[in-house]
Amino acid sequence: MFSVEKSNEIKSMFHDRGFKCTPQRLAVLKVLRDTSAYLSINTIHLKVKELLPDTGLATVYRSLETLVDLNLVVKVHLEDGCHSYVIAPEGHRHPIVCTDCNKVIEFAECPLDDLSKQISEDTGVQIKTHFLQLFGKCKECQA
Amino acid sequence: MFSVEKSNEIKSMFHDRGFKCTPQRLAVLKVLRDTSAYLSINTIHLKVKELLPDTGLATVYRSLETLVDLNLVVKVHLEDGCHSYVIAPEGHRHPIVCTDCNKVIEFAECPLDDLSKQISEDTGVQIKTHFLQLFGKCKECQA
DNA sequence: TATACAATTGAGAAACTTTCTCAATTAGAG
DNA sequence: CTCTAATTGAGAAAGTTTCTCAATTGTATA
Repeated sequence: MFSVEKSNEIKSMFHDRGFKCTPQRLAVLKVLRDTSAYLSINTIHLKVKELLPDTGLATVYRSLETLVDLNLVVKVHLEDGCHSYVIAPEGHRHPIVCTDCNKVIEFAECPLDDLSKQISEDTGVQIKTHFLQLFGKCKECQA
Repeated sequence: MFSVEKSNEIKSMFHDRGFKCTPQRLAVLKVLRDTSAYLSINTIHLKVKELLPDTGLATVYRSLETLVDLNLVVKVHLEDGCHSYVIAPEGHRHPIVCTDCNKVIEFAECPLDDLSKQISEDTGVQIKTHFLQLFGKCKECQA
């Protein structure tokens, strides 16, 4: 078996929600944890098959759905496409995506928490959530 | 012919880029201008066919691509899906999407212009663009 | 540790979305 | 009005996501 430690923390997160802790789900999680870049479904599938060769594509879709549901993974949009996934940041953060290498750098300050109330007052809209991504070129790719 | 005035302004925008000013493209533009909500391709196709019944789906895709290219229309992401379109806001604005009716309310202040420099210094990433959408419940849908 | 059950899986079919191809049409320049 | 290249409609093709179902497997309980 590949080396995703079935930490009790992860196990509990599954079990608390009635999900089973399967090798396929752990493999998908491991792949995303090991890269911290935005990965497409197909890339994830390829990398998962290196760990568990028989894993089907449908299972990757289903595992990602489960992991998103558990807030372990975030479904994101790239500028030119859709439906990539990245390991969920801790707390409320937003990603900076390198447009060259797809790597993700997080930044912690969220300017919207303060602004939301102001906007709610101005527009009358009850702001519930927001979606924010920055795009740029990371240090390495600038060289 | 339906009532999209072929304003010289619009005509020029097409011609300046070597695009033809076709009824289909104007119809797609009109549909988006008349709703100012996020519309899926299929909804756009249906509404365009009310104006030009023979319009094919592929033409809607191609027209939208052209309109996005001209910055007349913006391709956006909804929380649960992808690839909807909305008329482009003037200047640098961000949308607030009503999660009940999909209507778009814009807000003008962009908190990121100031923050971008700060983040660039902190992280070393050259910030180029950003993508921001707010989600909430509009006045009408709160009632 | 063994058993039973419900959740999960793999595989392929099906549904859905987007792009491509090509002959026919059409906008716009002259 | 004529000519030409861009555009269109239709359907095929490619690509993405979901569904179905029999077989398997994780885990609660004994």
